[in-house]
Amino acid sequence: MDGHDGEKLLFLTDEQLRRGIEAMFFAYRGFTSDPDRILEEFGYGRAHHRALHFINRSPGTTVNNLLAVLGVTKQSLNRVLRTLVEDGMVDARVGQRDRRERHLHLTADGRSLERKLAQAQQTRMRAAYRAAGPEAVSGFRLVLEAMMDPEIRRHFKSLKD
Amino acid sequence: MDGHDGEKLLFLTDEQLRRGIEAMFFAYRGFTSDPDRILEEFGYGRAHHRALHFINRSPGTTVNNLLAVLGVTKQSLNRVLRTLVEDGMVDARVGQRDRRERHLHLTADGRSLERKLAQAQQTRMRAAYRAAGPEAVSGFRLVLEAMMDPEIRRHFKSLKD
DNA sequence: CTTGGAATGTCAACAAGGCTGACGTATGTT
DNA sequence: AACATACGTCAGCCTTGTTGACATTCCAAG
Repeated sequence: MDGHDGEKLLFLTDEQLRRGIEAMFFAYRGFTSDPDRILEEFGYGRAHHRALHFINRSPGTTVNNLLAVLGVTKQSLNRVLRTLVEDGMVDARVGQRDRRERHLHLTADGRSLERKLAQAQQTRMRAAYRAAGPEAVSGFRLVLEAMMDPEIRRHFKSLKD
Repeated sequence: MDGHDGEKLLFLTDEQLRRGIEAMFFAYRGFTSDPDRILEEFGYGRAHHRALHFINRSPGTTVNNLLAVLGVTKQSLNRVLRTLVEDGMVDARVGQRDRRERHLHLTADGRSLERKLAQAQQTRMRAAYRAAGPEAVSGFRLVLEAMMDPEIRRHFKSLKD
């Protein structure tokens, strides 16, 4: 029943799935292109953007938390984080309770850059949402969630809306 | 009217847009993770996957065509293409009409690897489509299309379904 | 109080895969 | 004959990922 029903509801040829895969590829390129242009002006890359985004999203987060979310090694993150701290975009405060931890916050400059990047990306996303319509948006979100690794999906869902 | 209607249909807070942005990031990571594992066994990277995908998609395509679709420099593509040809995954045939052109085809081995990669990715996408439901799928596709750069979107739509 | 382990930082080396710039070689086109 | 196009290639640079090794700091358990 399950298999048959699914086939009926969702008849997916190899070709259709390939189209979806290509769409993901092209859309992601569009999705990153606007912030990329801004980052270039600052001599930053996407890794910097991601750090800024998630620090803004969870102010006071620790390096280890950030590591888990970003899914990179501490050496890789550290390189990026160091430049951001040096450039006065990020503030790394020694933890009160546990002084080994560094709690990360955006500075005024960091917030300003993050907003600039977010707005560029949001502009494209808002336009896409509008063009596609409100029903498409919830479908879009549902499929994206279903495409995440389960562990990440749990993390994603646990974040405040 | 336009602005007001849009707002009514689609009330998008900064937070909601940020959620969409994060969803894109996490979903794309899931989306690439399965093929990544296979590629690693072959000593290949995502660049090889993309080349295999689009050569399979448009057999006989030229290097210049591929360059345009992938949006990279010829030096970057050449590095990847050379290893694929050396490894017997891709066949670069001199053009009949214009002998400056190289027409790219997958070999039997290339097709085999491409299928393996595609199936891994399709499995995840099919599961996501099923979990999200058929209406979600068309919404997903609509938003992705709307998120592409216009030039790419035209190209994308022009491809056979 | 000592010690183990966790959290963090840092150094070094390496690889993939982008980029630019320059140059060479066929091959077409005018 | 001259110019343009398609492709390859060499050299060098950058970002961002990796592993491995090691130091520091400091909480917490024994």
